[in-house]
Amino acid sequence: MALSHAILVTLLDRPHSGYEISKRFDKTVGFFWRARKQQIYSELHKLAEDGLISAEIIEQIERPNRIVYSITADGRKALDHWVREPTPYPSVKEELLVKLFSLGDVETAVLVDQVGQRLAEHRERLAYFHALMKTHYPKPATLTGRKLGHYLGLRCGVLNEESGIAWCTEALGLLETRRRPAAR
Amino acid sequence: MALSHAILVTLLDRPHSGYEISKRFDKTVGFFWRARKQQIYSELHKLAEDGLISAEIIEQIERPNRIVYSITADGRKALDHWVREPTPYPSVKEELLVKLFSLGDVETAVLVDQVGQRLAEHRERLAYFHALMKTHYPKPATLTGRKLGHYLGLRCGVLNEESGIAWCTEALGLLETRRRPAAR
DNA sequence: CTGCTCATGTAATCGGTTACATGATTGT
DNA sequence: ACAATCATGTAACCGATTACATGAGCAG
Repeated sequence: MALSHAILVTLLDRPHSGYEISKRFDKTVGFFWRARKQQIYSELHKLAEDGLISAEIIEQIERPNRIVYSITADGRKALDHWVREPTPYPSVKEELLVKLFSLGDVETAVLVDQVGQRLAEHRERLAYFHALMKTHYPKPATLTGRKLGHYLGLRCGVLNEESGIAWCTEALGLLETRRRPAAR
Repeated sequence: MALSHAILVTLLDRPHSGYEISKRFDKTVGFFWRARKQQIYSELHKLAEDGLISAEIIEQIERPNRIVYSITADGRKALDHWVREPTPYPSVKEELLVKLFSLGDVETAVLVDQVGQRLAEHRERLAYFHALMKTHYPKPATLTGRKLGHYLGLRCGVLNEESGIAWCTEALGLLETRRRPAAR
């Protein structure tokens, strides 16, 4: 019961088609709320049924027709209500840490590889976030409204990746010393 | 397809009943892999059916009987195989950041409250993690095997909470200046 | 007498993923 | 020729949550 809200929030900006929302989720919102296109389409149907969004079919020549959705007054009300509700602590599902619990029964080298792989992913994401920062938010102190919200999301991403990099580095250090117990 | 692995990893340590696993998930593993007891019980049935764990009924007087599960050789093989597979980047579901996207359409004070609440949660968790650190892992440099894995999990928790606190503090700072645009 | 701990489950539902389907246009 | 982009969906399945069920013993 929350992808619907991610969609409503996106529609605050301007009306979108399902396809556009799906594309947008691959960038901005998608970094802290991933969704498949199928789920977006089905969620849009539900939201339209509940009257939280309205649909308008845009006929196109030599292109499939688009269905553009806008948030309704009811949708805004529902969103406002949701924002005021207590926010659950994000449900964590960290496979990598579960894997580390098998240390001692699985070859350490395998775990070292896994952590190394994660480190590379963190670095890649961080670089991407930094690039977005530079092009979109050069002066964060001047931001207001929705733009500030987007900036804070990105900033959270940056801090999380940095923290992830710090952890991976530390973990690799400890694991390496275990791999060669008495090197020399 | 991963709660099963969290259970298998737990059984590496020693045999557990469903109830014990459920309790244990509330502490250690549960910080990066939460699961309801119902799900644990049904997962245990599946694992036993697949022969990855074996069940033994312990009859108890004046207490409900316990079913204690142990990991089998097949279970160890399956676990080893899973650990070697590429680890997907954790699926993020951060409602708080989605809520921040509504900045400009929802009262800023509401968002300030939400971030403040999250900050308190981060601090609480960090304090708990620090306490666990002190009592269980006073000398991390000497840890080996499974113990090291557990330590690294906790360490990841500490870093994440610290990063969360840093973000909340920054966010509150930026939000506060917006709330009173020209204080003075 | 209220609520907690021990101990295991069923049933319904919801949210999310994977696979499958269609079909024209544009770029390499 | 082949892949990618635009554009929308259905169906099957899996994983997770919520509600409901049972029942004894013990502490406040």
